[in-house]
Parts: sequence; structure tokens; C-alpha cells
Amino acid sequence: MEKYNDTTYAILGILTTGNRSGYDIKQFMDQSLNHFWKISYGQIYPTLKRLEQEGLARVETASREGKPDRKAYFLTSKGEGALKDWLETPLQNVPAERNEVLLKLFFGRHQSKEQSASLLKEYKQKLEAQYETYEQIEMMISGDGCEEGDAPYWLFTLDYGKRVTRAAIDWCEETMKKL
Amino acid sequence: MEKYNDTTYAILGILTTGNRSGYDIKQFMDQSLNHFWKISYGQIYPTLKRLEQEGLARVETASREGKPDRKAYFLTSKGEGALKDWLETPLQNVPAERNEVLLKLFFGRHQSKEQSASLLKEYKQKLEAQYETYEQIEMMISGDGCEEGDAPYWLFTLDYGKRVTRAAIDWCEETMKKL
DNA sequence: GTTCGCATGTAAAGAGTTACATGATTGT
DNA sequence: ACAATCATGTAACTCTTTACATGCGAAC
Repeated sequence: MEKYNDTTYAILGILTTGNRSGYDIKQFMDQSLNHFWKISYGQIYPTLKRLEQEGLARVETASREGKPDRKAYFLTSKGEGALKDWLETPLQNVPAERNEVLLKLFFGRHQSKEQSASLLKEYKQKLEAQYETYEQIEMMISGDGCEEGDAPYWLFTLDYGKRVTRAAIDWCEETMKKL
Repeated sequence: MEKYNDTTYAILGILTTGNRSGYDIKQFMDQSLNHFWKISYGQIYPTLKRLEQEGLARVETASREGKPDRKAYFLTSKGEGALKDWLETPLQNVPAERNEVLLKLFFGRHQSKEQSASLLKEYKQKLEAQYETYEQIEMMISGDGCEEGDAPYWLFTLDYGKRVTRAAIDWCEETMKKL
């Protein structure tokens, strides 16, 4: 069996949500998975092509006068199987996130306390904005029938984002005091 | 002025700590920056070469009979300037960390509750191991004269790691209950 | 005698972003 | 007129890892 990377499985998974075209997938990702998985068109379109070539998805091309074609991708049973296989595979690595703020603070000895403080302040603001975004998405999902289907799982991931972001905000505050 | 990426600045910064060779840099990174910045030899050696070519560092090669040469790199004043300039530049992006666990949980509808639970359990174990690693490094740094020099800043980054990891562990526990 | 630590480096492959190209429609 | 949204896609570039190549000395 071919090997795919996690990004490919992300796309495979999104196809189960009813988002069918490359464009749809990008939209959906920007709204829902953005806090833990980003992706660009430069990956989406070639990946969809490959999925189709290898029988994990089939495509329906709708020609619409004037407008560009709209290609809708659908998972095949082989595709569904591949997704489930991947879901079952144990975790490989919990990869360290790269954090520019920590990297700069690590070398903070070489700058003034004020500079370190403004770095933390800037970071805190971005984290707070992120936190609000999570709350907004949460409200959108929570609305209708959130006890069923995908919604509970989506809310779990948002809860993660909120908790971790909250912890980071607290750290910013505490660290500013210690400087 | 040339443009460098954050990885290059990480190496530049490490040169201020007294770690001089490519090998030293890798060792130091694996011990101290591992939780927010990883790097491979494939990046270190070419980067050091470039730093030297562009005058940010100079190199002293020690030929030792039998053994391979040992190259020690030292920051030039130009290199120190470049590091300080980078430290002052505002944050560009707080890039979303990619998280395989969240990605799998997001599509949790397509697997059994038991499978989702074991995913979380596995993740929790890795996080707890990570937490312990942070505590061990913390103890090593805390030992001698930790009020001076780089130590306080290094402890800040470890505190971040601990807080965020703790939040993630809590989330694992809570989410397992909700499944 | 084999593995581990020291110590350097390169080549190839994979992953991912950015910029570009095309072109219709809709709203300001 | 101009920008935004819809919609597809490719090429070039950057970043990063992995695998390989070399070879000594010490420990087991």
C-alpha cells in the first residue's frame, strides 16, 4: 500500500464532511482546522489529483458555462478504508512546535528587559485574539444539534486550543512580572 | 543586508553560549531548545559555512592527529549585531502548531470511542514524559547561580513548556471522560 | 568484535509556501 | 473602474529530514 502523509489524510477526512472541491476544502480548513493544521492550494490540488489516480477518491467534473469547471471529489470505499486505517495507527511523534517567541526569549540576555517585555506583550495580544477566534468558532458549532455527528469532536479540538492558549496567556503575564 | 531564517538565528544565538562546533550546537539544542526548536546536522553544517562566508562568524580549525578536525565557530561583531537586530524585530506569525492527535480526534466520528480513548491515553503518556523531561532540565539549570546570565531566560521557556503541557494533560483527562 | 560517542559533511527526497496565470461574476 | 469571491492549477523556491560516507578511540 502507498504511503501518505498526515496532510493527505486531513484532506481525505475533510471529504467526509461534504466539502467536495479543492476550494471547499481550503475554506473549511481555514475555518475549522486552522489552529492545528494549515494547508495551501499548492498542496490541495496535487493531493486531490493523486487521491483520484490511486483510487481513494473519484471525481465528478461539472462544466458550467462561462465559469471554470467545478470538480467534486468523493471518497471511494478504498479511501474510507485508508482513512480508518490511519486513524487506528498509533502516534509516531509528538513533534515539538516551533515557537519564535520562546526562541527570542531564550536569548533574552542579549537585549533589554523592556525589549523582552514588549515581545511578551505582543505575543499575549496575539494569543488573546486567537482565544477569541476559538470562542467564536465554538459558538458557531455549538448552535445546532451539537450532540451528534462530527460536532462533539470538533468541540474537543477547540477546547484544546482554548486551554493551551489560556495557559500561554497566563505564562506571558507571569513572565512579564519576573523580568 | 542578507536575509536569514529563524533557524539561522537559533544557531547564531547558540554560538553566544560557548558551544562552538556543529556537534556542540546539536548537543546543546537537543538538551535545551528541543521543546521549541529542533534542527538536524543537515541544516547546521551548511548554515555554519554560510555564516562564516558572510562574516557573521569566524572559524578556528583544530587539526588533531587521527581524529577528524574540530572546527570552532565564534561570532564576529557583525554576527552579534545581526542577532540583536533579529531579537528586536517584531513577531511575524504565531504559526499554528501541527497536531496529529487533534487531527485524528477531529475525525473521531469514523472510529470507535475506545479508539479515540486510546489515542488520548497514548498522547497523555507522551505529554507526561515530556513534562518530566522539563522538570529534569529545570533542576539542572536551577542548580548553580541561576539568577545570572542566560539561566533565568532558559527557565522561562521551560516554565512555558510545563504550563502548556500541563494544560494539554488536563485536556486529555477531561476529554476522555466526555467521550 | 560490536556498539557508542566524537566529529565532519553531502545528496536526495519530501514537505510546504508563494507567486503566478486565467477568467467569470458580484458588489462598491 | 476596482476589488472581492469563486475556482482551478503549476512552477519555483525554501525549508527540513533522512540516509549515506568516513574514521578514530573507548567501553562492553
